[in-house]
Amino acid sequence: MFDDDKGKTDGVAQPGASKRILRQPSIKDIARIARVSHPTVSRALQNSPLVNAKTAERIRKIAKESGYRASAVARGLVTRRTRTIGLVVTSIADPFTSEVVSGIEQTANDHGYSVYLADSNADPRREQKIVQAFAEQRVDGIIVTSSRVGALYLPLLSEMMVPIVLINDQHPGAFVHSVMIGNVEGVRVVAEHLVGLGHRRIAYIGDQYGYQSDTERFAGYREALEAARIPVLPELVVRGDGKPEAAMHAMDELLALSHPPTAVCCYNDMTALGAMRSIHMHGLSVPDEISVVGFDDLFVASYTQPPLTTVRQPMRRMGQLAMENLIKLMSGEESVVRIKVKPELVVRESTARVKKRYGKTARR
Amino acid sequence: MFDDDKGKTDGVAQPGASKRILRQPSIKDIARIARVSHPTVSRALQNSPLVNAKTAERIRKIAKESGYRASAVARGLVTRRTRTIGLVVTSIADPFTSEVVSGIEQTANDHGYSVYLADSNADPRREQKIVQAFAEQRVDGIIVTSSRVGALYLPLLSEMMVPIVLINDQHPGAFVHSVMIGNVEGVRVVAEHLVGLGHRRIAYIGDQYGYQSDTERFAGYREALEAARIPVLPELVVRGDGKPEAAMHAMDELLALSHPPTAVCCYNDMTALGAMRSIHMHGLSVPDEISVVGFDDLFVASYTQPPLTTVRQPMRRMGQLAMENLIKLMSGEESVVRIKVKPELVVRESTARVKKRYGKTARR
DNA sequence: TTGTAGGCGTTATCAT
DNA sequence: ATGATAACGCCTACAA
Repeated sequence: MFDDDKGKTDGVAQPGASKRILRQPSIKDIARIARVSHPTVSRALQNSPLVNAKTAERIRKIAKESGYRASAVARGLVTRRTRTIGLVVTSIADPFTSEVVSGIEQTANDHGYSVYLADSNADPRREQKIVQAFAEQRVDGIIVTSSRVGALYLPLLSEMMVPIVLINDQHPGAFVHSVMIGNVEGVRVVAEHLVGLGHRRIAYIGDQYGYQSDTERFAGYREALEAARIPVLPELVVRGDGKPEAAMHAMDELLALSHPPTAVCCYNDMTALGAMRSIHMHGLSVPDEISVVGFDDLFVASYTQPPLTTVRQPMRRMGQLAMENLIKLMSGEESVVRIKVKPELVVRESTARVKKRYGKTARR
Repeated sequence: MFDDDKGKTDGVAQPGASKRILRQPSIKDIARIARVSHPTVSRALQNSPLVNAKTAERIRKIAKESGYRASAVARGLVTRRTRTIGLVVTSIADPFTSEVVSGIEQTANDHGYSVYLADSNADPRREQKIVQAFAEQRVDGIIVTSSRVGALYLPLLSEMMVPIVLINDQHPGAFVHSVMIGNVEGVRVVAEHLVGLGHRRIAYIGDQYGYQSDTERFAGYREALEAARIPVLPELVVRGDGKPEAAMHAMDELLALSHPPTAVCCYNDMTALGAMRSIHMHGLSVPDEISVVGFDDLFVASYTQPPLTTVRQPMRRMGQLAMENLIKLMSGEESVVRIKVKPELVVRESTARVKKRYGKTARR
């Protein structure tokens, strides 16, 4: 079957047919069965008006019955467009990332794009390999989410001559197109919320890798405190790594202070998770003794005990925006360079008015 | 540049070179510059021993300098293998799924495979489109994780003549190759744990869609109870949807009973999250008044308050196993048909010995 | 050790 | 409205 003895065997892959089928039907197989040339088949399948309605119908029927699927790889070779994008993430298992990816994938799919997913694990060498693979696959565009080592390979990307969109770029300025959240504003608002509840000893648990997002969030924290004329005390600024484990230790430090904070501003929700765990392990209560706020509004933020006050980052939406932007760029349109998304304060139950008893040592 | 005026312009895409480059260099461009034929370039780049060491070195140098990347699409067309796999998930934002995907992606990458990710959102029509896209991309293999509507499109998949591996197949028997967890055993063990703590009124919050995994987990619950001669009471068996929200309502029902349970066995960790939330909202305490157990051991299980006793499902490992299995199948080897992974009980702090006071109404 | 020729399955460009 | 023919970029014979 599918050999070249013209017309002799019209045997085409029928569902459940012979086991001896060697390959999927090609456009020529369909053409032979329909007794037309293969360009005609091509036209019919693309609903070109240039082909007789009746023959077109017949061709489509045959194609369907034989389970014919045009090869995207052959098409890609001639059209020089694969309708494929590459997506680089630092960790797909991270809840933030997976939400973003969900938004990207949905949008891509809706527009007929397939997406290659690659997880760098924040390993530069792996990122190199990924980019190389994307180049070889001839992707039409690339999205990179919160790369930690972006600067290392971004020059490489520029060689590929395909548009790139970054999400939560950690190296602003290096690239043009990006989607990002208002980090400064977000933390400022949530810190103001704490100040408004009477807190004066407000700690910040940041990230130790010096990311742009951490720098910005810390700036928001600082702004809110300075606006309230509260000094930013070095002993109240500690560092985790954006994950619960390290945040626990950071919180332990804070609680070992002679005057522990009455509230804690966390770099993200994962950090808040660890902070709350530490607080509970010290037999203290959230928010009665210490208020805690996060950033991201991950799914779990609604289900911690108590539910977490945090800053919502519209993750799926950001993925969608990045993809929509990339689609524009891929079709040659120039597009918005830098999309900044507004954060939103979500007040739940991990924050409360500061207790008098505890608050007496504030300000120093 | 890259036009056909032989040898006249050796201009190849140098990083940062002219903006007028129209396309990436092809193997012929490299051949022309190196003054060899393109098959020789091909051989050199594949480290074939058939090419003179010196020329090979020269070719590789030129290829590198011009940023040449062999086109996987052209190669795929001639070799009929794309070194690409398709991955269908029902929801990438689900923490369970994203862990599994992480394992798959890592393994695929290590073996030189690229992965297409597609999220069906549990929508049958979308799944159809996904499979069609995978067929057109000529993927070498497919992995499907916990499909809800698997039966609908699996026949379609079989037309594609590529190997398929299912993870946590919800339609056992329909397909050959799968990786799954020991559901019955897992829940039996965790339910026995509850029985061992003196619990007699043990509820089960299941899943309403009649998945195989729910059926099996319920069977484990039943086995443990029957072994302890505890009747399975219908009013203690309720249904959520595998997510916290619905589980809250299910737990509400349970708490409205005249004799509420002293322990709750949940279909998964997400369900447990909702159950605990409901319990807390009723002013009750876990585990003092009610013990709660989950299934999966998601990342968050360690950071709930109290930390959740659960059954560990080695998610990344399962993804890895599925991918390794698929790789074998793709290279023509026959492979293990059904891989069953052992669950592991993880005892944390959401379970405790039943209180006398509360326990007096047990057994009825 | 290297080069020539052919073909993979499409779409695009011409004719007719 | 349709067909013949030529790419697309690579690999694999086979020839030299």
